[in-house]
Amino acid sequence: MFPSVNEQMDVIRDGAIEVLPEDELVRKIENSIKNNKPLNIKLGADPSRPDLHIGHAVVLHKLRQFQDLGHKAILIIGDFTAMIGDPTGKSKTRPQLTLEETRINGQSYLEQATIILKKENLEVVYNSDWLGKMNFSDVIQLAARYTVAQLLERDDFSKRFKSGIPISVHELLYPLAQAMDSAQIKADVELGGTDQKFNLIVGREIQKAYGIEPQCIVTMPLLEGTDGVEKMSKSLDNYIALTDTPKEMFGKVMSIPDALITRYMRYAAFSPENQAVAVEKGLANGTVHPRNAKVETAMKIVELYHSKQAAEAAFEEFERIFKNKELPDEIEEMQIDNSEMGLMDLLVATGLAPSKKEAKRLIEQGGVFVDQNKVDDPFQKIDLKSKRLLKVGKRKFLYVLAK
RNA sequence: GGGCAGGUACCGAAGUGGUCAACCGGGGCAGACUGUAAAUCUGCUGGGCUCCGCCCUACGGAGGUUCGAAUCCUUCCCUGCCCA
Repeated sequence: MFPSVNEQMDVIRDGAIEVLPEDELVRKIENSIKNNKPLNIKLGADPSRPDLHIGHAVVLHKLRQFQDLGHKAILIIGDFTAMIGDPTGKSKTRPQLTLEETRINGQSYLEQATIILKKENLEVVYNSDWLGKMNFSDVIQLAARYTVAQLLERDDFSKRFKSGIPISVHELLYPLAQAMDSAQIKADVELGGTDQKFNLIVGREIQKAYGIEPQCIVTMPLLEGTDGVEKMSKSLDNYIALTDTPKEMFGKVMSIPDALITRYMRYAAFSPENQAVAVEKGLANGTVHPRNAKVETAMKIVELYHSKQAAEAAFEEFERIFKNKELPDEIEEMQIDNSEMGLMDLLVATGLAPSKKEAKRLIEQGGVFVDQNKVDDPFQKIDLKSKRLLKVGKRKFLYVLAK
C-alpha cells in the first residue's frame, strides 16, 4: 500500500531545506508501513490573509506529495490566532477579525489550497475548536512548559529584543499556541517554511510535555517575490496569486530578475532537479538565453494552474505587447458620461490615474497614448463621441466612449 | 512610580522659528535602452485650481506663543532604555 521507506524519504527530501530528525522520521514511516497506518501531516494556515500565492504553493506542494504517498494531510486553519491578530513586524495594528470573518477567509483559503491538494486524505480543522476553549489556567500550564530564554532564541524575537523593537507578550505565546495545535492533532510531521523552523521545534517540545510522540519537521524554502529580494507576500505586493489570470501570471514571472530563474524553476514550476541544473549551467556558460529560460518557466507555471493552451496564449500576447508593441487581444471598454473631456480628467475618471496630479505627471512624462499617439498636453480635449483607445504606461489599455 | 531618549510622507532617515510639501536612501511609477514587466541609465513621487503661478492639507493628538512653527511652550497618547 505504501511505497518503501527509501522511496518515501526521497520524495520527502526533494526540495526540502531540512528534514529533522531524519532517523526519527524513518522510524515513523517504518511503523506506518508495518501497521498500515498513515501519518498525520500538519500544515498550519493563516486565514488572516486568505489570498494564496505561489510562495504558499511550495509547502502545499510538499503536503500534496505526502498525500500522494498515502499519508493524511491535516490542514489547520488558524482562525483563533488570526482572530487575535498577529502584530508581528512593523505593520500597523492589524484590524482584529471576528471569528465569522476568519471562517469565511478559511473557506476561501481552503478553496485555493485544494487547487494543489487533493480532497482525499485531507482533513481540515479550525484551531479555535481547542484554543478557544482553553481557560487562563490552561494557558498558564502551557506557558509553564517553556522558558523565556527558549523563546528568545527565536531569531526575529532576539533581533527585535536587541534592537529595542517592542515584543508583546502575546506574540511570545504564538509559538506555544501553534505547538498546542500539534499536540491536539497528534501530528507526526509538520511542514512549514524555513521561517517556521522555530515554531515547528517548539511543537516537538510541547508534544513531549503532553506525553505525545514528537513530530518531525520538514522545512521548505521561502520563495522570493517578483522583486527578487523580499520573500513573496501580499503586503509587499510582489506575489503571484494562485488565482491570477494566465496573462498576469505569465507577465509577473517574466518580471522576476534573471538571477531567480532557476529558483522559480525548482520551487514554482516544480521542474525536475536535473533540468534546473542544466539551465543553471547553460545560463552560466551562455548557451541558454535567460529570456528563453524565463519564458519556459513562466509557461510551466501558468500551465500548472491553468492549462497548456492558456500558457501559450499568454506567451503570444506577451510577445505581441512587449516585443512587437502591439495591442492585447482583449481590451476593456468603458463608457463615460461626457462626450468630451480633458485628458487629465479622463484618466482620473477611468481610474487609470489615482489623482489629477498623478495623471498630469504621467502625461508630462510621455506615458500616455491616445489612439497610439503620444499626448503630452494634460489639458488636451479628447472627443469621446467615437471610441478612443487609451494607453497608460506599457501595460494599461482601455477603450473609452461617451454614453 | 522616577530618569533618559524618541514618535517626520509607503518604509528607513535628515531637518531644531521663515529660503519646508520637507535633503537623502529604499520602494513605487514613467521614460530611454534591451532580451522581458530582467539589468542599467534618467525623471517623477500629498491634493486641488483659472497650471510656468496660486490655494488647501500634512511632520503622534489637542491647545498656545509668534507677522510666521515640523522646529518654541503646555498637556495628553504611544515606544525603547535605565532605575525602583
